[in-house]
Amino acid sequence: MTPTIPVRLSEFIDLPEEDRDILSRTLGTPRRVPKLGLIRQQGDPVDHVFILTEGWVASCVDLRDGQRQIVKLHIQGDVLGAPSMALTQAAETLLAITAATVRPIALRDFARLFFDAPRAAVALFLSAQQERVFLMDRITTIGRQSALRRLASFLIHVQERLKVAGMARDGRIEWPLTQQHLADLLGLTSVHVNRTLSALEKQGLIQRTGHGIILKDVEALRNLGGLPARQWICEPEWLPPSPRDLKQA
Amino acid sequence: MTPTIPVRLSEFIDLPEEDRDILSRTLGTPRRVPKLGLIRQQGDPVDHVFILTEGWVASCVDLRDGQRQIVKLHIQGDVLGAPSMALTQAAETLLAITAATVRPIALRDFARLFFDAPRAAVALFLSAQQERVFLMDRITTIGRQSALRRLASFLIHVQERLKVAGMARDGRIEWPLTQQHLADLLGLTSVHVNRTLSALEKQGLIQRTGHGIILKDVEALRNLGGLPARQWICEPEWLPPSPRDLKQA
DNA sequence: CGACAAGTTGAAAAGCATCAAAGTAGGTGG
DNA sequence: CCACCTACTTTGATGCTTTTCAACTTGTCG
Repeated sequence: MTPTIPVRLSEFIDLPEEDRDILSRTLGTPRRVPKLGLIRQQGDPVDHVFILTEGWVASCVDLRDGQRQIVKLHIQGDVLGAPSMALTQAAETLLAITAATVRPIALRDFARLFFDAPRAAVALFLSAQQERVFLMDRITTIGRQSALRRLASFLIHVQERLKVAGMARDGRIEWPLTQQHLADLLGLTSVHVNRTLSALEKQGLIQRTGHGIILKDVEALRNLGGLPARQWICEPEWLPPSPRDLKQA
Repeated sequence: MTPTIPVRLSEFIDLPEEDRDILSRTLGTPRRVPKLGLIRQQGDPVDHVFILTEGWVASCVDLRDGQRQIVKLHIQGDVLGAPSMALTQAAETLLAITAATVRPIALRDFARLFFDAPRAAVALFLSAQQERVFLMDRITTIGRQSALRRLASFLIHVQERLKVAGMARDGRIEWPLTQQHLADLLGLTSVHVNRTLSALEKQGLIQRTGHGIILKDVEALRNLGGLPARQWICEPEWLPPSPRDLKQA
């Protein structure tokens, strides 16, 4: 039986059973983190990365003057803390927005994947590149767009990621983010996020419910955001075929 | 003789001679690009990444309304275009700011590195994580800091990267960037960049020369930027030792 | 020398931040 | 079950940073 991998890595390429085995053996015991708990703080030594198996987590960069920017919002299946692998001290604070569960991976085990499970290594590499695209798109919206457009871009982005993770149907998004979180994600103040959400709602593009948002007009939101739609690769032909595929052929 | 690798990959770990050989064989023939030439455009098919061996290149994301954000400034030794490996269409336009030389790597050859040269693969992975940290820091400054602080952060960043590439002595930076480039990098207008540079100069933090900038007070600029100094790893102990090291021991 | 790109400066307007206060919901203990 | 507390949302008034528009200056290269 193929073990279930909590990492959303088969998004790009299918992994041979052997790689899945190796990958699942690198996973440490699950660690539960309460709401608002810190998984790791900026400046901490880096000896693990984490797989998020449950809950929502924010990667934050804190400035010396006390301001905070959320650089990435993580959901189920994401790899947490990888950027800091290149550093001696963690670059980001991993803050649990909801109660969450993570499975640590010791860096020593992580590194071994590159020697023992090259296909998994490719998948991890591609996942890192995908994260770079997310960051690039975020820089673009924060640097060059109005609050209204930033919010539209972000809502579209979250909706698409939740869809991939199997956590969203149609345009309905259930989420735990406060308007302060949105502000920290988009480089705004919570007051202005509030006014901007109201504006989007008055224009009929979204509808706010108790703890969620319904995207009433996804196309209009996408146009407002102005970013090109990103189409991710799947089993690219530049990758040598998986052993599994060879058997079938 | 160890072939010279134009990739700045030994920044984190030393590569065995075998990996260097394999790596250098993946490099295609150098391609010269004139100033303002496009190496690859947003939306193009993705079948290569590039190593920048000479000149300065900007990775740009273009919005539907014609606005442009430069998400990364590349110098000698950088890998260009890797984020788009996860996409069917390139996410970024690679724009030569100066005349430049790149060496293409076919994705098929690039992928083989993960099977034939795992240590090189680790180095590439770490380089991608470093790029993520750069992007995260940029998001933070654009999202949460004034024009003055953004500029300070960026000057510090460029100076440090040039130092690693062996292209800067003391605080003197020779660069080809126009104020419009700076504006597109920092999410500002060229007019405001101009005023902000003047302000930095009046405060004695920088001095503008013909085609360069002298950082008169690096510490003050760093404090103004407010980002923690990033210390990159070197031969991390979580990585199995290189064959070369084993021989010495 | 002339043309075109880049840098500089001023004035006015826009967008967002800031400050302050009131309203709402969810959770806890008595 | 209610009262209270706390955290979050909402709204208004004001001010500041940055943009926008426009003109002018400087520098560069044929």
